[in-house]
Amino acid sequence: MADIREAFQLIRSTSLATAVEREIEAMILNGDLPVGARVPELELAERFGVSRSPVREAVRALDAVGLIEVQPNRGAYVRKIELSEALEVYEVRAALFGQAGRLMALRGTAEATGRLRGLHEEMLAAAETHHFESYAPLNFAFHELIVEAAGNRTLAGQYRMLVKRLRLFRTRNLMFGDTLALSYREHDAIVRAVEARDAEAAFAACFEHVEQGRKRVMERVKAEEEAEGRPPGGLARTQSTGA
Amino acid sequence: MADIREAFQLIRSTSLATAVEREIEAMILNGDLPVGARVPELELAERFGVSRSPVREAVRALDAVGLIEVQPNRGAYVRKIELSEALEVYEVRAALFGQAGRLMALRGTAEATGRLRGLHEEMLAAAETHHFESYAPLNFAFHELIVEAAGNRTLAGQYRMLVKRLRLFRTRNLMFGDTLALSYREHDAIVRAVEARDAEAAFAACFEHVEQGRKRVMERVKAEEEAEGRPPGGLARTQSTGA
DNA sequence: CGAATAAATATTGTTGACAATATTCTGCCG
DNA sequence: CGGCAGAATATTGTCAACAATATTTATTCG
Repeated sequence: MADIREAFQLIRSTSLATAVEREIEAMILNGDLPVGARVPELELAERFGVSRSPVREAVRALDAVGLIEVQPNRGAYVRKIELSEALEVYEVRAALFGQAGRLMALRGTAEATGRLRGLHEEMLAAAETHHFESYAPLNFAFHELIVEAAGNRTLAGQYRMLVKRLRLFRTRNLMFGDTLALSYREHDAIVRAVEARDAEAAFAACFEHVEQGRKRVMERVKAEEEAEGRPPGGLARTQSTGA
Repeated sequence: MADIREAFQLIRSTSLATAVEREIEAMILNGDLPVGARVPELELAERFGVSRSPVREAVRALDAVGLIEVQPNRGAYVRKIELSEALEVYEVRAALFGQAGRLMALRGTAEATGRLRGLHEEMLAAAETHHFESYAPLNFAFHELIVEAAGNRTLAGQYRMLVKRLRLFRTRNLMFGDTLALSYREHDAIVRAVEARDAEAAFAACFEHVEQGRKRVMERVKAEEEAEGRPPGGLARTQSTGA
């Protein structure tokens, strides 16, 4: 556990604070620092072999990004995303991803559309066999490619930030049942619209794809809550599962 | 100039770093710290009557937000937005504002739509007389109302962040000539769509409104560059005006 | 035995000092 | 006179210590 300090000096091309920020972010996204967990300055500083100052700066930055919440005099905590906020994020993501699709249709290279088609066809087998483990990484690459091909770094940055935040939501958006097949069908509409260079269709298809994802999450959480015997309807406060 | 320290202790409900962050952000948006200017830690610390640590933390946060750029070992600078990035921001803003309009049409209160109509009618006189000074604040309120009425705090936060960033673009998006009348006409489409609770029309109207703004900025900068005798076409590097 | 209070502990907030790096100034040489 | 080298200066990066606040533990009283 002590060689984290070594891996650390390598990253340190910029400043300590930046390296610490990257490291803490990785710990959060890895689940090493679970959602809602306290982020103790001293402990992290010791683990990285630095003083508290860089850690504090990193925490501030992660707070601005929305991955950490600092409570004055009470410490920093890995932010917990409730259902209501997750739904909000989906709404923003839909708009952003829609625009990404639109821009890719408008100005994406032929090579990019080719790669998109290729990825899409790779996913067919996984979708038909409902094999989540092979579908997920391709799915990620599919979305990433569109956001990248849109040629708007600001858009890409915002989109990725939202995706990161979504990982702080308690429900892993695991795809289950026919979800893979549905997702694949939606991708199909996207690929066709982009290939046809139909900007509005691409927008609609991308927007709708995220929107469907939002609805699936909503349905799923509702189902979970009912399974736990809670009365459906109303935004039930999901009780904290602790740190 | 010493009473900035007093106004400071009042804001200090949270932590010093947060207060410093707010203050520096205000200085940037006010133009007190001009675009491209250096952000000297020690000087700011002394002016606020604190040590450098809170300033450093604030700078980190503002870097994450995109208002400041820190160069390792070389200091922090107020970020300069070039034309290309401004256009990117407009594209993201279009998507976000479109979604805001859509959501307001879907779930905005009747009271909110009423206020929107009221604001809109207030703007008529200013638009007809091309009176920018009275149009601008109403215009801001108009946009703000839509973003607020959308009922999505994440969306509102992202949108406002983009608006702030846009202020780091050299060209104040001053409206000139018939711009006010054009803007007013676009607003009209928005108000009608929201009143009709037509989500898709509201989306289109809001999206298009920002898109038109983007085109106006593009045209304007191109005109400026030609006026300065530069060859049109190509993203001419606008030479730094210094700090 | 439980609740309220007070001491003890731990953690965050802030500071000033030192180290490392960049920038500016000065004087020398071509 | 101009450019380069090195010293002097200024600024950022990092740290460890102190202060302030929150949390936990111990204690006393009802």
